[in-house]
Amino acid sequence: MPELAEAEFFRKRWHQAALRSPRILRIHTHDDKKLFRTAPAAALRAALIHSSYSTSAAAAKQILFRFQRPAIATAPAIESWLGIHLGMTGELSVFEPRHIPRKHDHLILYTSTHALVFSDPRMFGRIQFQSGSTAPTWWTQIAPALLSTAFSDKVVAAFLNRRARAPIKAVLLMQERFPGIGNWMADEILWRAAIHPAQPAGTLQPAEVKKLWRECRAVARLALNTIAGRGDDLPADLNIAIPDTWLFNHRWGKGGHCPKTNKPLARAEIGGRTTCWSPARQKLHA
DNA sequence: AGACATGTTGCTCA
DNA sequence: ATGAGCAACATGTC
Repeated sequence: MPELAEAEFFRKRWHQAALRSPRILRIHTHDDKKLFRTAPAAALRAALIHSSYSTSAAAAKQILFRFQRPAIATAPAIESWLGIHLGMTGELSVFEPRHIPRKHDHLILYTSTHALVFSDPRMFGRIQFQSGSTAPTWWTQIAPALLSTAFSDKVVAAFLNRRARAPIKAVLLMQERFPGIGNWMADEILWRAAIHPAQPAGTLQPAEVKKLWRECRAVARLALNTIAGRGDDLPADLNIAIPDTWLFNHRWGKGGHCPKTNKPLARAEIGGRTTCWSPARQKLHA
């Protein structure tokens, strides 16, 4: 499920509930599962219990939740950084405080009013955890956001030149330069930019590079507003508000039609991932 | 039954 | 050394 905007959607969902009652009263973890490979569950529990939620943020496909616990007679103050990557099937949800852990509920933070649940059947997700006042590197080392000024057309052009022989679709999936772009966003961007997904990155014309850069930002902005909502608003469900004028609603099954040309869409594996494009408007060139 | 899945990583080979 | 391609990860659904 989760790319840039879905990560923000899920962050908001936990955030709204955690604001209601910030204090963590009880914690459930699936200690031995793969998700905790980089964050020992016992240490996480010890630091988070009786901590209170403070703030959160999403960047790329990574979500950060911060907690703090003031000093008491028997223990010093502690600041905690909880990072969640949703992998392919991860989800953050909110249930009533008596929620009973289900098979794939790997981390549950219980407050007086809610159960904050991280579930992930395929376990391609990841839980990161660090205590202390300095931000962890798994958070600070995320590439500059698509909507930041550091993500410039020049930076994109230089990156495309280094990856000159790879299909542009594969290049868009590289998180080191396109943080948060996943399979459907990459297809959406290429479709809007009218660039064939198999076009080698180094063969894009300067005008195409600029278009691609613009559409990266446009799709990021639209996806965030539509999927994660504006301001305090949080859509009731993931992806319900996506209009049929996007490729998104037509790309999944076979037999879809391009909402711009009304011609049939094509599907093939490009860059190791199932790719959907509109042959009528995305053509390979020398 | 078999194909397929909105992601990342670690390995091979050029 | 750097870049490209691909299997592997673990489970559910169509």
